[in-house]
Amino acid sequence: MARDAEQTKRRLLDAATAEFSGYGIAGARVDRIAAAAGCNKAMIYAYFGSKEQLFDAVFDERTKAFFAAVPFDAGDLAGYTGRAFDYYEDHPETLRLSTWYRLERPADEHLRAITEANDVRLGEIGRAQQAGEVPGHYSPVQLVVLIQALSAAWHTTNPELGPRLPADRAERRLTLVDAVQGLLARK
Amino acid sequence: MARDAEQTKRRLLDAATAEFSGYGIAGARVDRIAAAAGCNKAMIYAYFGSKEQLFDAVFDERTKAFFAAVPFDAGDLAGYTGRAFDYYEDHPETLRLSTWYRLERPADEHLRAITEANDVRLGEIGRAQQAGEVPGHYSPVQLVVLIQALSAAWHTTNPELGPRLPADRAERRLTLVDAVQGLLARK
DNA sequence: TCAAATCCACTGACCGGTTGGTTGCTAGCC
DNA sequence: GGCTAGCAACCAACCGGTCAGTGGATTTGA
Repeated sequence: MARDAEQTKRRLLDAATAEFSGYGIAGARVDRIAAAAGCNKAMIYAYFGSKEQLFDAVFDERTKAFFAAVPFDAGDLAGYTGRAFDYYEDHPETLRLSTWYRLERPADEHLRAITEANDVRLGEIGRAQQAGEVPGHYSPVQLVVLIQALSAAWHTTNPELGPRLPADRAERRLTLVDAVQGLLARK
Repeated sequence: MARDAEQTKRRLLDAATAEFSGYGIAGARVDRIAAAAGCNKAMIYAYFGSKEQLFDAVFDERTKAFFAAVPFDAGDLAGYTGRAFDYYEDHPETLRLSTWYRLERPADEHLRAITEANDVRLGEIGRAQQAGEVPGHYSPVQLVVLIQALSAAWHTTNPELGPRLPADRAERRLTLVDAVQGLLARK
């Protein structure tokens, strides 16, 4: 096996993503991560410091990847909802990871990245409303929360419905885009 | 301390509800539950069998309590959304518990109670649509998913927004009720 | 006096983290 | 080119502590 620190970090990060997404912080096992990455447990501590910091690294990377792949667009909220849905569909671990984060981390310590992103969104929606591009029926905060909830609707309530869910992904997508359009049509 | 098996079970169940809701299945500590209930750890195994079964008991009870307190009403979906919101607001542990459940339990084994409740809901919405009481723009499954997602919107995305959230509970409630009315107004 | 309820003290497995040492790449010297 | 010193990358084995679960004694109420 070639000795390559960067590649080892990469393998650890990938294995950790799968492990944390599957079992959460408390449920994740450091030994399993090391085994899945094909290297020794000690490397985790050499490269990331601790289990918690490894989770931080994973979460940070996934968050950045999401923001990069699904740019927010206040002028096209329905389209954004659809693209967020697509991302959740293709990368279910992202949503699981942030759900674990919300549950397992104390309420007050949240990643600055997310807070900042939300502030930007609120500002953009506010400006778009002033410019008349977005109807003012809902406030920016209301819109952010509604859209966030809707874009993940199929994934957060997935398991309970089971086989009753529409098999057609495009249909599920359309439901959300249509619903957001409905909200924006409100007067 | 009076010897009362029922009351001891009750105290254990209450303590377990708080513990599981706070830390999840993997993160919950049996010793903490016993200490909080003011009795010995062994009682958990005498009355509930195992940590997992204790969680089942807690989850089962909370689920039943929710269904009893917030009856589904296909003829008044907006009102149902508001009442569900109220319940989540007053009993945040319920929502946390079911989120833990979704994350920590394998996808295929889900409580029959929830599956059945969902089937009932789908049937009721279908009938209400046939009777013309509910518009047919969305299918029953779509409506269930959208309404479920919306009723918990403030609570699932709560932490990220933090201080930007409307302090007024009535305002948050109205947002959801209005949004559902918007969906139902779709043609 | 008997059965149910309760608890103490213990166990074996496991888990996050560390230690002390080994392996393999490469820069620099001859 | 061949040799080697030095260092980064890597690992097996271990450690202290924690955890879910239990056997057996003890207490209580009927």
